[in-house]
Amino acid sequence: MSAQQYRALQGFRDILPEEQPYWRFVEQTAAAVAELYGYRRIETPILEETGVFLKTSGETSDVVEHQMYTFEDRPGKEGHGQSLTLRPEGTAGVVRAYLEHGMFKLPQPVKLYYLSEPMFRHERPQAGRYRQHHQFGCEAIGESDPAIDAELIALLYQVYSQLGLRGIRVQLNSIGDSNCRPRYVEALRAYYHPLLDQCCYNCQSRFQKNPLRLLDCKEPEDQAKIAAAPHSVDYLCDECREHFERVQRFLQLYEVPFELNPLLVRGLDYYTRTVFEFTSEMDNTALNGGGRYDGLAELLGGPPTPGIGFGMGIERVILELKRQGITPPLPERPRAFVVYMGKEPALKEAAIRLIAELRHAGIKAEMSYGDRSPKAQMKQANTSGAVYALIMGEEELAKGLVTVRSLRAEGAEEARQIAVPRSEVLRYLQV
RNA sequence: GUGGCCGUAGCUCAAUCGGUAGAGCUCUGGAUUGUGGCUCCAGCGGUUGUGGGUUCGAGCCCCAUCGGUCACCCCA
Repeated sequence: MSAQQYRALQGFRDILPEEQPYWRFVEQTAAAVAELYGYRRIETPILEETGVFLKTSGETSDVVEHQMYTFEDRPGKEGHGQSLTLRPEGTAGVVRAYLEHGMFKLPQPVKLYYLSEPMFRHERPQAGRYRQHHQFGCEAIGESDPAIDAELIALLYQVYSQLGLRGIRVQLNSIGDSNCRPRYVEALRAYYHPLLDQCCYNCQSRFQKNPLRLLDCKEPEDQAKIAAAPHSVDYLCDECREHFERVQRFLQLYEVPFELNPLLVRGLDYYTRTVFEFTSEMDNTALNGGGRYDGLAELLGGPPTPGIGFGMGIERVILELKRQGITPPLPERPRAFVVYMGKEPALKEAAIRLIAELRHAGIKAEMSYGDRSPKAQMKQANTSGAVYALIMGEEELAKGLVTVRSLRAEGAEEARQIAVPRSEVLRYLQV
């Protein structure tokens, strides 16, 4: 009777050592570009009070309605636990932290980024979609200048460029603000009202709950209706229109190629004005999404505070890197592999003393364990990718030498190895 | 939540009309006793995802279930 063999949960996965170069590549590139643009790193808890997401994303959003990992905490003194949620997105938590720590007293805007932060959504997994995924994100809080909108999009574009990705489409739209959006929503409703009984089931409920999402419908029979539907950009108030025009102007200065997509709306309720999404040319899954959220801080109980941000899916970017055949820098290989030839304890001790010295000097070194045969140790030295095998045997030990054998060199057998005085080994490897 | 395809060794896969499970890679050891890569040999490793059913007999057929994968929905 054997114990149950456990597996990772559905939609959750291990990121194994072989995958790590991709992760380091994306993380280092993203962090470097974010710092270049003046963003500073922040980390917020994975767990928040449910209200943080409920109030901001919107009760009728898909994320809140179907996808949140929500549970009751252990009971406190009052006998019941509060409702907690594993964060499904990054913005709400960062804005909560901004308010909680009084960052509105700092020079505005406060520019923050987070890196490889896990997010949780209970969905059916598929390519580039997991129940736990990781995001790189930036938030610029406290400033409504369209220069910030352009900067943020330019930052993203630079990250993709530096990763070597090609064929990234930048889609842009403006969905207005609390002044003009109601007018647009009314126009959209008026347009859809007579068509409603020909619409799909989902659209009927969108009409009631979240009319903007009518434009998101993928049903073939509704596409003609969408094509003729009014566009939010045609209903912007003067302030929003000017904001949007300046975002586009500044993006040109940043030399970011973009396309306007009047049908681009986003799944979370907190967005205002600028919304954007970057997609791969190969398919239309979003690599990142974001937008302005000028009303979000108030929803979290803070003062009116403008803000804009994005979240980028690391898994999706890595998927795209692989599709485009881009390989990340490989990790450093060992410089030396210490081989001990013989069973005498003194030999092994001398080998450990040598490898300790190498490592203390910052030289990446490996050895084999379990007192394998010399041949087996040499095989492992070769497999390890080490540049040199440092061979210690009774003879070397007696003479105070180490045989340094090059594992990479071509050419004559005699030229491949050389006896180096024990005291010189470190200097020899550092050259 | 809905649908398609798929589950055989750690990995990639094979097994004729149902006939009682095999290969490559990896790993470990060896090929005259202190030297890797190439080659050769050997070994380790599977109650064929799980549970039922049909059958003399099931990896193969049927049902259920779990999981993987892809797509829809939605999104990063």
